[in-house]
Amino acid sequence: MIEGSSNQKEEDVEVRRGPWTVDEDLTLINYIATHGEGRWNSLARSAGLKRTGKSCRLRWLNYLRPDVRRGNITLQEQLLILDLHSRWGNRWSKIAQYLPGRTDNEIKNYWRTRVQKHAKQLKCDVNSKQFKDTMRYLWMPRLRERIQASSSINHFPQTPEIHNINPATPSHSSFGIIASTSHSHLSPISNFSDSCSAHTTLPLPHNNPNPNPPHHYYSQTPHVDDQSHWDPNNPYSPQSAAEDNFWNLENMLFLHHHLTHNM
DNA sequence: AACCGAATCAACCGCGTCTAT
DNA sequence: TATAGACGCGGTTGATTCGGT
Repeated sequence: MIEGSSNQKEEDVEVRRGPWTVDEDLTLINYIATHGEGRWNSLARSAGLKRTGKSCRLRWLNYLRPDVRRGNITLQEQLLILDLHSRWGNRWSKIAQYLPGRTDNEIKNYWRTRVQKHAKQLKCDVNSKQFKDTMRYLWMPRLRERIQASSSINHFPQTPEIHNINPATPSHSSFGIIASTSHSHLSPISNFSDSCSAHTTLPLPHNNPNPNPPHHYYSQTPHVDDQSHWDPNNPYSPQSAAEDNFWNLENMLFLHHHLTHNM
């Protein structure tokens, strides 16, 4: 699909929109490998891509970047998203900093398709105090229980160990986040009783590339729910659909019961 | 097998902020 | 200091896939 731009200057150059082709991806990957990223508009021109700089940036950050992590959102990640969203709201890029390999777009999509959907099913406004309390006092503790239960059986993909906290990140001090060297079976998020307090431990924002990047996207682009494509040796593969899916009937009934009887 | 609504997610858009001149 | 262009974020859209009938 090719459209002209409204901008007179850009009308001279046709601008491609819509899905990226393999050739375009390779062009972008090769160009960035040689010249680095940034200056997206000039990068798009220099690389010979008939795309806007914005489009190139988005494609790189959300899909082509070697450290981008694909596949199901794990229970730990779900918990982290709920926790961070309760603090910061729709600050997707900020939240994404604490989920290595996940993009703001992916987290935003997760929130809209899963969390908002279930808020709707529970007949709650996602921004209502009722729903926020439900998340904080019911959803998140329940998630922690499930994480604890499954961590005693399985080895989930781990978020990076925390050795220090970047002092340059103002949010750390403002929320009293403490450093931890423990693995993240449960430690990134405090106990239920702490969920309202300031003593929550968060993993580092991922300003450094993932040391164990997933396979290149060309060999790893199954639909996220298609478990048959996942390599059992791939550390990023979900353990199982059942474990990964917190939003099952049992939990929905549990939440609905508490919403209708206790709130 | 075919249809259709729901769910998912890649990509686009608008706008505010940042940066260079 | 003013201005233009670049950048990045959050919201939205639309194509594709999934799942139920």
